[in-house]
Amino acid sequence: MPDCPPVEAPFDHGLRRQTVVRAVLTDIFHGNLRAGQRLVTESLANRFNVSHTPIREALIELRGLCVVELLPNRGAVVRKITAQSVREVCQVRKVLECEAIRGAVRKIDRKRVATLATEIRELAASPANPEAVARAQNLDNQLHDAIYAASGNEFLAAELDRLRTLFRTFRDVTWDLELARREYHRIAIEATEHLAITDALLAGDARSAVAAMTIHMRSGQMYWVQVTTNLKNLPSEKETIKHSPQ
Amino acid sequence: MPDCPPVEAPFDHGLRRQTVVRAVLTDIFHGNLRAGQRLVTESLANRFNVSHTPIREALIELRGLCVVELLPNRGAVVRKITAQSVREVCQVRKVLECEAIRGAVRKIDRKRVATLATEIRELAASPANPEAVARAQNLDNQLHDAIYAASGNEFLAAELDRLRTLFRTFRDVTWDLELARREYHRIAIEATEHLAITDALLAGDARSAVAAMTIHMRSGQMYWVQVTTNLKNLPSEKETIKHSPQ
DNA sequence: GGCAAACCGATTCTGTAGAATTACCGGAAG
DNA sequence: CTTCCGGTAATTCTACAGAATCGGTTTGCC
Repeated sequence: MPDCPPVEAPFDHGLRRQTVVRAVLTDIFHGNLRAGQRLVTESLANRFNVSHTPIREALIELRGLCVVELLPNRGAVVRKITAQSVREVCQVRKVLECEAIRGAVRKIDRKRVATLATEIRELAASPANPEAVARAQNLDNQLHDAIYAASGNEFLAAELDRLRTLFRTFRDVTWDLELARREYHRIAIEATEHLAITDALLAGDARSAVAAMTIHMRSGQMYWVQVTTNLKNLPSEKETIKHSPQ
Repeated sequence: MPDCPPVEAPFDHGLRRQTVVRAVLTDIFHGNLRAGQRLVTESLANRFNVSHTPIREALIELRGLCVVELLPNRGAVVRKITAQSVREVCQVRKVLECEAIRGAVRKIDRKRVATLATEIRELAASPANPEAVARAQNLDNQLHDAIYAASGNEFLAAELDRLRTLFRTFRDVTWDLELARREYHRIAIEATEHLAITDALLAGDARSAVAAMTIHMRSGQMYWVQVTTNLKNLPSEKETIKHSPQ
């Protein structure tokens, strides 16, 4: 195949939807899309250079993440993201993650946890820079994924897996803000929280594992709530669409 | 409303997807679609007499309910429904419903609860027949919906609202089995559980409300697990599709 | 004249149809 | 055993028709 790829390489066949989902999510959290704003399929279609089909499908998935509302025959509107709503998301996440870790204590692979703990310690000891943030994100992913997988509840794992897109986009946006501020303090804080979790897992202590996870969630909540202060999603009060009841 | 609902509601515009979702869900729970079976878009399309667009969209929604798995570029396969997986669903439901009622205790409209309690008592006192089953389903819907709405957590409410399709389809299939057996005992049992919940809500006692809800969930779980005995979704062991790792 | 209900048209969603593209799987050939 | 190839089906695109909603306008009535 001697021909070089053309100017445009949408190499995401079968992943278009996911791409759109993540892009829209990021846009919302960055404040580019404001609450109450209507998401017109056609605009999004040529914004992302794809056809209606994946856009429509992405909107359905976004509705599953509760960031947009789907009004029958009226399309999608962006839901409000406020400090309150972030707290609500975190509350749900908390009960799910705690349930997951409660089940994972007995089943999780200790060796894997020990490896992760070592890496977390290394990270905490290493210099704080943008590269460290990327490593922190990666370790966070791995730890939580390991817990989901070991929860012993496939439905719960699938549910958390689905919501993961939401959580991680949010988390990454939060880190973006920290990066912009050259603020790396959070790396150490998170490492401490993660180590409390790994310690409890290694000790096989369900009660303290749940406690550690609760602390981790509470900390993340405080952290995430900050994002909303940067969101100017309130000014368009009149743009709110009145929606028919149910 | 003197007219009885016609056999087919032709005016689905904007609701095709929902229709397909519910139909496939019912099929799975009735055992017409077996675990591991591939859901080919085109077959479903002419099975339901719709085009492939709403089918695909329905599959995405079904994936949100964790009853099918979506393999990129490979389509959808039915996930296993076993006694174990039902227990898993119920476990997740339990933590969510309990969280909802914990928040609802302080906010729920007492008058509404009192009305529901009266209706529940009337139902328990009325003769057990198919019509009573329909009323029981209706009251169950209303009570849980009221709790969701009063939970004070919109995200949680939206989440429960989304999963509702799953829960209710399952519940209805379960009732179908009871109806076929002329078994109405469960109506009284459920009424008792519901009254424990309404009493706790009226008393404003969060602790006992959560306890009552826990009992209700546990009872529902035992009840639902029975459905799996009627599902012959195990035989196709070899049909399992190996899926690429994320 | 003023108010309410009915009407209309623009916009956009929803669903259909068919074709082009791409990916995955399994078998055949080297 | 590896590599190539072809069939099947998913994914996406294009184009279009039907339907629902909204906002404004017109009509009819008091």
